[in-house]
Amino acid sequence: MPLSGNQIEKMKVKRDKILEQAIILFSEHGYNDTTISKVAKASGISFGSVFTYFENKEELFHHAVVERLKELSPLLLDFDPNAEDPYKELEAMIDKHIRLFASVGTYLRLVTQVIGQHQRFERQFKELDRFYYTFRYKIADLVAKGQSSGQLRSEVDPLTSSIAYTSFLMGIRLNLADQPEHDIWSDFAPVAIRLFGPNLP
Amino acid sequence: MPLSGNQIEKMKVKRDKILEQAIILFSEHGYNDTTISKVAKASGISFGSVFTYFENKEELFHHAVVERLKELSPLLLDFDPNAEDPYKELEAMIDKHIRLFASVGTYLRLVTQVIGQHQRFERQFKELDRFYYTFRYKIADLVAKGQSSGQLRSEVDPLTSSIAYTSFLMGIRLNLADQPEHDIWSDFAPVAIRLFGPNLP
Amino acid sequence: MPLSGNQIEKMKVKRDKILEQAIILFSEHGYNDTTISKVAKASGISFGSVFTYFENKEELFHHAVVERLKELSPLLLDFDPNAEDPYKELEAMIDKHIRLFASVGTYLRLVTQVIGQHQRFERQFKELDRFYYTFRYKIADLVAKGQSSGQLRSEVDPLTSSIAYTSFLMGIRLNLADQPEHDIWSDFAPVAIRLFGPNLP
Amino acid sequence: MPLSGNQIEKMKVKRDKILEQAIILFSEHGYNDTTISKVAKASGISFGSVFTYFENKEELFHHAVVERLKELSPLLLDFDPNAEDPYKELEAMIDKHIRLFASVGTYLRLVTQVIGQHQRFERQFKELDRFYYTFRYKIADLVAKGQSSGQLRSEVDPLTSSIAYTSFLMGIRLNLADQPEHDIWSDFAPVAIRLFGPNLP
DNA sequence: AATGAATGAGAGTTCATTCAT
DNA sequence: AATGAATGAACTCTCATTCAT
Repeated sequence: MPLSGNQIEKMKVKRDKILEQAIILFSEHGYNDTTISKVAKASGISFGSVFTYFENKEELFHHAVVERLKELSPLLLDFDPNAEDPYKELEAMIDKHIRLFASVGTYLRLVTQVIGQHQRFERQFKELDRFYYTFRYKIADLVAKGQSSGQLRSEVDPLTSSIAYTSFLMGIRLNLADQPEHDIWSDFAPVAIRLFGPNLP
Repeated sequence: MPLSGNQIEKMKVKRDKILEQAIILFSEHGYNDTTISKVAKASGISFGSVFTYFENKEELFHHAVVERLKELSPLLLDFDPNAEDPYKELEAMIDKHIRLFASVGTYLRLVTQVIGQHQRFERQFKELDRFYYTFRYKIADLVAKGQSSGQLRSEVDPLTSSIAYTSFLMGIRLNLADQPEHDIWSDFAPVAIRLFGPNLP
Repeated sequence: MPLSGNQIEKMKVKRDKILEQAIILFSEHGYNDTTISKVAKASGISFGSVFTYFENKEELFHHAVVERLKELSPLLLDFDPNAEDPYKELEAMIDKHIRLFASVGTYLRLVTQVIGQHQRFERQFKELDRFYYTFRYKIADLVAKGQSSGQLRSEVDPLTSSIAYTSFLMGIRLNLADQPEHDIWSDFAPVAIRLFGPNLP
Repeated sequence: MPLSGNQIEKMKVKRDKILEQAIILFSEHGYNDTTISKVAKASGISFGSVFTYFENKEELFHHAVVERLKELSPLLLDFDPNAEDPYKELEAMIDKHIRLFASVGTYLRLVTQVIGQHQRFERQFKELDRFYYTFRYKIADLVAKGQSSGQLRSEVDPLTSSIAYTSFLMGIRLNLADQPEHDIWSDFAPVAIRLFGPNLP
C-alpha cells in the first residue's frame, strides 16, 4: 500500500521544516555545535525522525546548503547580459542583489562557513563553486557589454570587476552579519556601481 | 626558585609555536575539529603541556584570535588621515592593505569564522569589533578629507565608503580563500580605489 | 470475514519464506547483526509485515531454530536401536547422518550459536537439548546392542560413545563451515565408525 | 618524562584484566551483547579507559581471540611427530589436549563464535586458521609415523584422521559447554584414540 | 615544567517496535 | 493484511580536562 497523497504532502512539509531549522542552526552555531537533537527539537519532531528524512548529519548539511542555492540561483541570475542599456541593467541587477543579500542573511552565513572551510566541506563547496562560476561570468559579460558601449571605463578587466563585485556583496553580508536586515543595505547600491567604473558625466 | 631568563625565553618560544599552529589548525578545520591533541602534535609537544600555556581550549582560541590582531592592527592603521594629499595617501593605504590581506590568509579565515558566528565567539568578536571601529573611522576620516579637497566625489557618506571598502577586502579574502597567495591580489587595487569615488580627469 | 483457503495458503508460503531467509541470515550474521529489515528485504516483503507473522525478533529466531529441528529430528532418529545386525545398522545410520549434516550446514551454524551461547538463548537451547537427549540415548541403545552382540568392543560406556559420536558430527560441521557441501564429508564415515570401537577381524 | 617502570607494570596488569574480562563476556554474551561499558565495569575501570588500551571494540575482540591463542598454541603443539613410539606419543598428546580443552572452555566458546561466523570475523578467523593449519599437519605427521610403524591402521588418510580428531575435540567442547569443567572429559581419551585406528592385539 | 593515563559527558547512529493509514 | 513513518533506548567512540608521576 503506497503512501497517500496526503501523507506525502505531510512528509514534504516536515522535511522542509527540518531543512529550514537546520539552516538556522547550522548558520548560527556551525556544523559541530548543531546537534541532530537540536534540529529535531526545533522542528518539533523526535530526533530519530530526522534520520527518516536525511541519511545522516552530513547529508542534512549538504541539502541545507544545496537546496537553498537551487532556489536562489535563478533570482541571482535574473538579469540580461545582452541588455540594450547595460548600465541600466547593471543598476537594476545591483538593486536586486542587494535586496536579496539583505534578506537571506542566515543562509549566507552558512555559505560563508562552507567557503571558509572549503577543504572540510569539499562537496558543498564544489556545488557553490559551480554556481559561482556561472554567476561571475554572466556578470562579466554584462560588464564587457558596458565597456564596449562606453558606459563603463575599460582599464579593469570585466572578470576582475565581476569578482570584485561578488566579493563585495559577500563582504558586506559578513560585515553586517549582526545587523538586523534593514535599510543600511540600500546605502551600498551607489557604492557597488562604482566598482564597475561608470563613466560619469 | 625563579625561572632563569633562558627558561623564560624557551617557554616563550614554545608558547608562540603553539599559537602559530593553533591559528593554522583552527582556521583550516574550525574550532571543534581542532583538538588540543592535534595542536600539541603539530607543535611537537605533549598535549598535556598545552594546558601549561593556555588554561583551556577556549583561551587558546581567544589568544590565537587576539594576539595576532594586536600584531596586525598597527600595520592596518599605518596611514595618515590628515595627509596633505588624501588621494595619494588612499592609494598607498590600499596598496598596503592588499599586500597584507594577501599575506595573512590563514589568520583571516579565523577572523571570518569569528564574525560568521559572532554569537558563539562573542568574546573574540568583541575584540575584533573594537579594532574594526577604530579602523573604519580612521579610514572614514581620510575619505572625508579627500571629499573636502575635491579629490573624491561626495555623494556617498565617508563612513559608508569605509565600510564598503573593508567589506570588500574581507570579501576578496574569502573569495580567494583557496588561491595561493599571489598576484591576483594586485589586480584588485585599481578596483578598490573606485569604491571611494575618485574624481577622474 | 474469515480468510479464504487461498489466503491462508498464501500466508503460509510467505511465513515459510521469512523463516527460510531468517535461518540464512541468522546463521551467517548472528542474531544482532540480522535486522528485521534485512530479513524482510530478503523475503521480498516490507519489514512491517514480519510482525504480522512473528510477534517480535526473539520469536522469529525461536521459530527459525525450532521448526527446522522438528523437520530434521525424524531424519536423524531414523534408525532401529533393536536392529538384528547392530553394526550394519550403525553403518547405515552414520551414512545417513553424514549426508544430512553435509546438507544442512546453514541451519547447523544456527544451532552452533545457540549451543555456544546457551545462557543467552536459553529457551532455544532447551528445545535443542530435549531433542539431543532423545538422540544420544537412542544411539546409546544401538551401541549397547552392538556391544552385547560382540560386534563392538565394550571398554567404553555406550553413552560416552554416543556423545563422542554426536560431538564429532558437530565438530566436523563446525570445522568445514566454510567448505562447500561436498565429498569431503564422505571421507569421514569410515572414521566415525571407529568411534564405536568395532571388533575388526 | 617517560613512564616509570612501575607505571608500565600497572598498565600491563590493567590491560590483562580488561582482556580477561573481555574473553569471559564475549564468550558468554557474544560480540554485540558485550558492550564496552560492561567490559569496563567488569574490569573495575572507567569506560573511557578501555580506549586507552584498545583502539576500538573490534581491536579488543581481536586481541581477546589472538593473544590467548598465542599462549595456547605451544601447549597444543607440545608433542613430537617423530617420536620413537608414535602410539605412545599419541596417547600422551590426547591426554594433554583433553586436559587443556577441559580447562579453557570459556576461550573456546569465543573460538567457536569466530569459526561459526568466519565471514564476519574474517580477520580473527584467519589467525585461527593459520594455527589450525600447523596443528593438523603436525598431528597428521605423527599419524603417518604410526601407520608406517604398523601401530595404526592405514585405511584412512593421516590428514583425515587429524581433522577428525581436532573436530572431535571442538565438538566435545561445544557439547559440554554447559558442564562444569570436570572428569567427564577424561572419559573421552579412550574414545579419541579410536579415531586413529589403533591396531589392537 | 612535562607527560599521558584516567575520566565521563555528549555526540551520531542503529534498529526493534508501535501504530495510523 | 500490508506498509513504512515515528520513536527513543542503547550503543560506540571522541575529546577536554584533571592529576599523579
